[in-house]
Amino acid sequence: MTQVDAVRRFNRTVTERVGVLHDHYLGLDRPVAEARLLWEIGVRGRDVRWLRERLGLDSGYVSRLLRSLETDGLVTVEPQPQDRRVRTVRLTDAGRAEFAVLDRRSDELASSLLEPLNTDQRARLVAAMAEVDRLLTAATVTLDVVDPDRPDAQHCLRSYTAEVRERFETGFDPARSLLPDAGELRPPHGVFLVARLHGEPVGCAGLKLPAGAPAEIKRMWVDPRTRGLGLGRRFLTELEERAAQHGCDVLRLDTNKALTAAIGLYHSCGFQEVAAFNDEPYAHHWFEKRISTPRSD
Amino acid sequence: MTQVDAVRRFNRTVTERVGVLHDHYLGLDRPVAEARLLWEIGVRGRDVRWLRERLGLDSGYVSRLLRSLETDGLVTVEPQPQDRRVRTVRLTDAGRAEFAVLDRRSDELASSLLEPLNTDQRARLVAAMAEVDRLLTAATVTLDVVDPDRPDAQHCLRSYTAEVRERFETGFDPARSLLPDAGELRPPHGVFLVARLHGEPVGCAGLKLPAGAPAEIKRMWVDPRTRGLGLGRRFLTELEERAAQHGCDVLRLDTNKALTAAIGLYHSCGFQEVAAFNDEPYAHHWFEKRISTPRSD
DNA sequence: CCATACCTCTGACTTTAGTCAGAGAATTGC
DNA sequence: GCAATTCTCTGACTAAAGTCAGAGGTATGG
Repeated sequence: MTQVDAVRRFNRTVTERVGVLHDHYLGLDRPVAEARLLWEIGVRGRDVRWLRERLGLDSGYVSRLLRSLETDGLVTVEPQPQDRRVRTVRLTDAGRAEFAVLDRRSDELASSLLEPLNTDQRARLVAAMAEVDRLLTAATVTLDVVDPDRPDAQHCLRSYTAEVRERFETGFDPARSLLPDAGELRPPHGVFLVARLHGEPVGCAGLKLPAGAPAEIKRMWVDPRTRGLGLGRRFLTELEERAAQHGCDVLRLDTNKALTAAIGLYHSCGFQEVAAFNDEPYAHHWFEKRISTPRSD
Repeated sequence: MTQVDAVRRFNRTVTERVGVLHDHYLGLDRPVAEARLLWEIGVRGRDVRWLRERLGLDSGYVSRLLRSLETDGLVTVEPQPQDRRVRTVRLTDAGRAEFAVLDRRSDELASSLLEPLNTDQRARLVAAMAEVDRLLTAATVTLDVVDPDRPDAQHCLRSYTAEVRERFETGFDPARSLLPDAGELRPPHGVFLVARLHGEPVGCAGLKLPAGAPAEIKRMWVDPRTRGLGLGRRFLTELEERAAQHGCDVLRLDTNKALTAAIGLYHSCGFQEVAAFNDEPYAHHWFEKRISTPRSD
């Protein structure tokens, strides 16, 4: 059986067993579309555009669904203070009660899947589900080239700065570092990648492409919530390919000794530790990797 | 995170990533309901009632969908020769062509899930999916008490006979065995269980409950296609419970040396090999297990 | 051979789901 | 300050999904 066959088989079993039940459980008292919306609004509330985006629905349709939930007294819709074009939906007390019902049903569905199995089988099912969940999530992450000044990119860079400030023994002051302005990481002198999961930025990585010098990786960061999905490795592969396309045959980077997981990643991706090639004040280790220029076919 | 939380998380990721795409891919040219129907008819054809049952749809609705597929020249509907009330749906050549499109899309969906991952991740995803598939399938199997004369039960018993005839060194003649008539395995002197997957019988097990004597397991069989799902163990657990409820404190069984997997199962379920307690001509091993009467609370 | 049950179909519906083209407010870029 | 853009909403639709109550053949058990 090929990999594709195995995935197909999985799809079939799962859409039958989970998918159908899921909609069925969810939509007992009201149309599934409304229930799904209620579910996505959640206890913390959401912007209308977020809901539209997330569920992939027409704006008019969402508006109508919200109106229906509003007349049933389950939600309130109010303009967002910062930007009064955007409207925020929140559950009322009645809405929260209804949400609790959905929540309980979701539990019931989960239990009904486990119930016929014995202890050992349950443990194995849960472990396998966690693995599938992790890997499907990993496969859902997209990598896009983005201007470093865009809000998504800025969010990542701020998170990067905050994290290294916390973790470096000496703290971190971007102005003292060798790349004070991430703006250098835009074409033609560089590339900046942002990883997104369901539209939310969850990681970034920059590549400096100085003329006639080795390419250099800077400002790589992965959101703690998405670590363990192989995102770092994916960034490295992607940047290596772009550097190669640009005609570079060496890729290098420097890093701080506090970032042990990253150092392990560099080793396992084929980077070799080398002598310092710059005087970055925050660096303790310098790495280099020979890369092959892609053949044009 | 509890097991239920893990399952819920899985449900969410999977219905989002697989479920939605599945319907989307499937229903590009025609309504999903029609596409689903076409998909279920498959190259071999199906009875209308089977389709209705499987998809859980109203009989009038299915009829209408079939009419629509028929006017599009994709299927033919004809009475079944054995029972002319039942009608059988078959794909025409055009229908088969359309089916092939769905088939290709199903492949594409599977590929799109694997595509963003690296080799190692793909292998792990496929392995985890296979495990989830297996265990969800196992959880879908139902065990019902059935009269041994019912068609489902007879199907299983015939399969049992055919298999042991094949596997026993000496062949197998039911008339020479100690239980020539499975009819004894009905209340109040016994129980007969049939396991079903999507309504199809995939296994059976009988329990003799002689007054004042140990309960005895007979005629346990699992369809080769569903082996490895822990069905044998589930039968044993279920029958043990029923024997205990009946007030028995010993459960026993005999078996042939050719059935090595079964013998391993009995050992691992807490059965002890004992001296022959009957003169079943086809038995080489006799097993016994003390069971505890359930407390009434 | 007759009552009963079974299976599928038709007609007449309702409800959901979803689309499309603007209108009207609020914000942003120049 | 004005044009362009963004965001949400309404009206006016269409298509799909699904339900319900029979009608009319076909088998089955006595």
